[in-house]
Amino acid sequence: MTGSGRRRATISQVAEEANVARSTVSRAFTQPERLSDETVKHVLEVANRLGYTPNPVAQALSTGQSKNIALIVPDVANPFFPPLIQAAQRKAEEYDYCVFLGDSDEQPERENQLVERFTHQVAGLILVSSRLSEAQVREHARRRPLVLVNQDFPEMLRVLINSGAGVAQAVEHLAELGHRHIVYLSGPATSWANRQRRTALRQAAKHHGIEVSAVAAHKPTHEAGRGSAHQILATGATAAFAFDDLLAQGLLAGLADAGISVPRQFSVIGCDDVLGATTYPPLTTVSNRCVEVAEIAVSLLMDALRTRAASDVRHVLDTHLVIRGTTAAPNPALHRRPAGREGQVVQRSN
Amino acid sequence: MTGSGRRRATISQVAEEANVARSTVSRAFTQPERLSDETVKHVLEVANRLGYTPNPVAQALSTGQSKNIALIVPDVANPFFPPLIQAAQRKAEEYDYCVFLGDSDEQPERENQLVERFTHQVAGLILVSSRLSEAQVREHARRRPLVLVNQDFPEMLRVLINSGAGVAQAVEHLAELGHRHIVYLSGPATSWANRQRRTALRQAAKHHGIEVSAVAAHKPTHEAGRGSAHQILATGATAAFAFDDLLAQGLLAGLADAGISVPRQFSVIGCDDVLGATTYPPLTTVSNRCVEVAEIAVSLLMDALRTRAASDVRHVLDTHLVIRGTTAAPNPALHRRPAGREGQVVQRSN
DNA sequence: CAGTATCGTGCAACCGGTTGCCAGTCAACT
DNA sequence: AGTTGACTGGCAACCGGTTGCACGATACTG
Repeated sequence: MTGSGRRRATISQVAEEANVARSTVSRAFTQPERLSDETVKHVLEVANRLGYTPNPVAQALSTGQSKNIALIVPDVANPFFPPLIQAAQRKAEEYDYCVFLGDSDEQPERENQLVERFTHQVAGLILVSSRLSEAQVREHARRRPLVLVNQDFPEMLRVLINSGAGVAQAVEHLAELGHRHIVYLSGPATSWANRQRRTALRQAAKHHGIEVSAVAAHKPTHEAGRGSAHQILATGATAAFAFDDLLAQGLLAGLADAGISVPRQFSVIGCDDVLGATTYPPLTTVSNRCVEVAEIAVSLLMDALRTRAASDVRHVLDTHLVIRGTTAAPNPALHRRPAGREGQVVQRSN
Repeated sequence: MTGSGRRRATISQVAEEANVARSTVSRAFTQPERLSDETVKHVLEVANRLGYTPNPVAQALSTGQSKNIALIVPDVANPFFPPLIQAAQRKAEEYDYCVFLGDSDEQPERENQLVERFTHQVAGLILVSSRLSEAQVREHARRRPLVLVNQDFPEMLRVLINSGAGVAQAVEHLAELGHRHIVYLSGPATSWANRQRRTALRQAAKHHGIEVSAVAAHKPTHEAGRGSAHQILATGATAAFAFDDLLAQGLLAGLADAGISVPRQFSVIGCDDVLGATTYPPLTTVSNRCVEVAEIAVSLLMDALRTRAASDVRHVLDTHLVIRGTTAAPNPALHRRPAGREGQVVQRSN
C-alpha cells in the first residue's frame, strides 16, 4: 500500500506535507547528520507514508552524477560474457547502481556509438574486450571514469585475465604428453587476449622446443571452429590450442566430421572454460575468472567514482590449466593419414 | 575534432553563440518545422561546431520520458537469454533507445526491486519469464508501459513462445518410435513456460496413449539435469522430455555417468534449441524463436510508447521439433536393468 | 553579559532541457 | 486601409532534485 497509486510523489509534496522546505527533505535523505534527529524522523515518516523515492533522473541532472554505469561487450551471445555480465550487474546492484548493457557486435564504430550514447547518462563505463583504438579509449576516458577489461593501455584502470599462465601450462602439458608440433587457432586480430595468448603460446612452445603453426578463425564461434578443422589438420600438428572454448568446441565437431577421434588421434585445448564439462569429451581448457573480473572491474569503477582521481591500476588475474578429456599422447601411426577424402584440397585462408 | 574537449556544450552555450533563445535551439532539434529553415540551419551549424548533443538526462526530467528501456531476465547466464538480450538491445538501438539490464536470479523479490529501481529512469519495461505475481505485474504496468515475454496475463502486452506445437511434435515423434512411457523433467514451478510445456506434453501423451511421469528439477541448470538422472531412470520411462536444453544436456551427462547410452538405451529431448548441434550426441529439441521474440517485444513496447494507449496484445510464436541425434526406438531388453550400482537407492525428491 | 561558535533550517539559484503563451512581422483578404 | 491569420522566435515557468549562503536560535567563551 504505497498509497498514491498514479503518479509518484515528489519532493515538494513531501515537503508540504511535512511542513518543511524542500531542501530539508533532500537533506533528510542525503545528509541526515545535518538535521536534527527529530526532523529526519518526521520527514522520513511522511516520505514513507507518501511512498516517496528520490527521482534518480532529477538527482542526476542536479548533481551531474547518475547512479548508472555502462557495460559494453563485443558479443552478448558469446558464452564468455553472460557470466561476466551477470556478475557485473549484481555487483553494481550492491552499490545501488543500474547497468546499461551494450553489444558492439565486435565493431569499433558501434562500440563508439554506444559509448557516445551512454556517456551522458552514466557515471562511468566498463569496456570489455574493447575493439577501440587506444586514442579513442583515451578520449572517452577523459569524459568519464572508464575501466578496461582485457585490454591493456598504460595509465588507465584495467583488469586483465592473464591467460599466459594457463597457456604455458597447456603447452607444458602437451609437451609432456609428447606433442612436438601444435597449432594455434586464433581469435579476433584486434583482441588483446588473442595477442596475449598467441605470444604466450609461442614463448612456451619455444621453451619446450615445440613447433607452432597458426590458423586464423574469422570469428570466435562454434561454426568458425568447425570450419577450420581441415586447415588445422593440414598443418600436420598433433594438437590444437584454440583461442577460446567455442572455437575448440567447434573444432571438436569439425574433427568428428572428419572422422578424427579426440583425444586418441588429435588433442584439443580450449581457453576460458566457459563450457565447463559440458562438451564431449569434456574439454581440457584454461580456467577463466570472469566473475571475479567483473566484480573487480565494478569495484574499481566505484572507487574511481568516489575518489575522483584517475589512477593507474593494472589488476591481473592468473589462470591455470584444467585438464579434462580432450588431451592425450599423440598417435604417430594414425597421424600419418589425416583422414578425410584424399582428393579434397585443404583451402588456405585468405 | 569536436573542439571543447573537457565539458560537454549545453543548450545555453549554443544559444548564446548563435544569438538566439534557448528555446530556439531546443526547437531546432525537436521541432525544426516551427522555425525558418535559415534559423535551423544556423543553429545546427553552431551546435555542430560546439559539439553539442542534447543531454538525455535533462530531456528526461523535462519531458518525463527517457529514451531508455529496461530488460529484466531471470538468469543472464542461462543460454536461452543472451541471444534474446542481444536481439532486444540491437532492436532498441534502432529506435535510439538504451537498455538497462536486470538479472533477477529467478527471485521475485529481486525482480521487484529491479523494476522499482528502473522504473524512474525508463520509458517502459520488458519482463522476460517474469516470476512475479499477476497483481505485482499489473501494479508495475500501471506506472509504465510493460511487455511480458513468456508470461500470459490477460489484457496486457505479451509475446509468447508456444512451445506447445513443438512439444506435441516431440511426443508424436516418440510415439512413432515406439515409446509408451515418458518422463517430464520440469523447470521452475512459477514459470509460465513450464506450465505450458507440461500441459502440452500431458495432452499430447494422452492423445497417443502414452504414460507420463514427472521429475522436478530445482533450477533449470546443467547440474540439476545431471543430478536428476537417477530419478529419471527410476520412473521406468524410456524417454525424457526436459523443460529446456540445459536440463537435457545435464541429463545427458547424468545418463552417461550412469552408463546409459543415448539414444540406444534412452531417448532425450530438450526444448529451446539453445545449444544448437553442440552437444554429443546432438540434441533433439524444440526450436526457439528468442531473437524474433525480443524484436517483437521491443517493437510492441515502442508502439505502446507512441500511442499512449495500453492495449491488449497476445503475440504467439509457434515452434517445431528439431530432430537430431538423441532420440531412437526404445530398447526393451536393455531397459529392464537401469544400470548403476544395484545397491544405490534412488532418492525421491522432497 | 556581550561576543562568538555551532546547529538547524529555509531561501533561492542552479542543473539542462521543454513548452505554453505571447508579441511582432508580413502577406492575404474584405 | 483595416482586419485577419500564418509564421517566427522569445519569455518564463516548469520538471525534481541539490547546495551555497544566510539567518535565527542556542550554547559556549572570556
